[in-house]
Amino acid sequence: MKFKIDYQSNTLVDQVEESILDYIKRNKLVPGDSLPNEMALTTEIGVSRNVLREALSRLRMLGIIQSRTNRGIIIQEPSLFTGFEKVIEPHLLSESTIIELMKLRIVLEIGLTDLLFKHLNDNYISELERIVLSHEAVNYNLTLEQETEFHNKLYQITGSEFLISFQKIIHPVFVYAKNNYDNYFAPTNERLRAEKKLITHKDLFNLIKARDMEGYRMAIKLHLATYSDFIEKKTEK
Amino acid sequence: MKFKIDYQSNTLVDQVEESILDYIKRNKLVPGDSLPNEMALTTEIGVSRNVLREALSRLRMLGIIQSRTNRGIIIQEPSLFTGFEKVIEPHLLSESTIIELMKLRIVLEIGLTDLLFKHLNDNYISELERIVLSHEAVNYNLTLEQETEFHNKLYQITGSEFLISFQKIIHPVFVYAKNNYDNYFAPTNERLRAEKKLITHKDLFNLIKARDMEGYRMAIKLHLATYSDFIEKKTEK
DNA sequence: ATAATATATTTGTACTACAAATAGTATAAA
DNA sequence: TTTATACTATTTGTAGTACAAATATATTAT
Repeated sequence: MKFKIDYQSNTLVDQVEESILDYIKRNKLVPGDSLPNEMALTTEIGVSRNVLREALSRLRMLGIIQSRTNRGIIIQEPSLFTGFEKVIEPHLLSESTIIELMKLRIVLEIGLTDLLFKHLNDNYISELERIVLSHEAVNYNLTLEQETEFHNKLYQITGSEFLISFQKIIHPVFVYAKNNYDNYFAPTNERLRAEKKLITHKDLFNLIKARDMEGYRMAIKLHLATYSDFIEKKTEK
Repeated sequence: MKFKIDYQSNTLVDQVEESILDYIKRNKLVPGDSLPNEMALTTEIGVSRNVLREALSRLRMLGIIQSRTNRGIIIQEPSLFTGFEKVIEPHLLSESTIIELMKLRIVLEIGLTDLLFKHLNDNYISELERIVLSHEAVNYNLTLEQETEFHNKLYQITGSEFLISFQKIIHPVFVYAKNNYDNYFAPTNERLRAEKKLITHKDLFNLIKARDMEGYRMAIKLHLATYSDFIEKKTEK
């Protein structure tokens, strides 16, 4: 099956990129299969090698293809998050995007409860305990690193590779948020503390240790109230 | 601040791409700011225009920059999922990747429960009812489209733009899974039916209508048992 | 002051050229 | 015959030149 061009697309490079992706899909190519070499592709598609290579360069970046001298172009399994990762630069993101990422994190972190308790074992519990105790020893207000260390461990326990990657990738956004929106976060924390509803990592840990899944689910929701409140305040306008 | 090159990277294009991304980050550029034009960049970085343009082409694809004749290169807010979307082609993905995506979907769909009930209103309920009734009228086994229609609506109700996009993007993987792994799914469904634990969309709907959040949470978990069982079977080996 | 025109700049595309890597082939040596 | 070595051809990676198309800016005309 040949290469088709959709002339709607913006530039030639866009068209060629789309055409090659389409070719891979229609021919159901799988990792290990190869694409025609650059010369063949230029004549086949009818563009300059320059344009072709820009399109190939994009696919190479995404990990869909791999090129090697005198071997040609080989399809490979892309890693799903490369593109996503490159794009997560907090300064480039609007507030609404950051809010959407917060929503996503809340959903994930509540949703991973089942997986967390499923994979939980005594080893993990003692690792969590170590983290909680070491932080408790220091201070009332946790540093960002401490905050992160605890939550990372939760993701790790789920054993889901994607959850772990995802968390790692969006982490800088939360660092940024902490630095930029703390004037929003602080009052919420004050209020929760006053109402005795502030859920600390220690509280979460105790529920985990007691294997109280439903209790944990309630608690993690409250623990993330800082973000929910922020979302609320920002979106009610 | 100038452009730095990490000579570790694979090709020159990789180095230039990294260098430009790094430049954007270090200088805290925001959407609307502009990059030096191509000529300036080539001399600054010390590569041919060809190589430079391959790197720029990648960033353009990700939506990080936008180029216009006689205006130069302008930073813009990328859409977070463009890269991810291009890479979701089921034939290119290994089974373990598909399993990871299933895990992610289960976590998301359980996790969105709170958001779902928060945004729930009578309108949504009647929309869901319409869907459920129309499907019930037809047959016992739902088509893929019907399956999708119901779940899409759940995502829509959450009002989270990212959840909706994410669901749309990974959907083809589940179509693919349905077609390829139905020999795994069918027995699970049979078993659940025999044990009277099969949760239909109607069951889910009734819980939603009754605003029984905790009941729903249990139920959606069971409803997704087809996937959990598949994951279990595949990973125990 | 406004409209029309001209000019300069910048990106988009094409083409040529050659270096570097490497798969495949031919040759030499055991 | 087998193995090691050298050679050849192919293919990607990089550089450079050229020009068309778009458009911002400057200039001129009304």
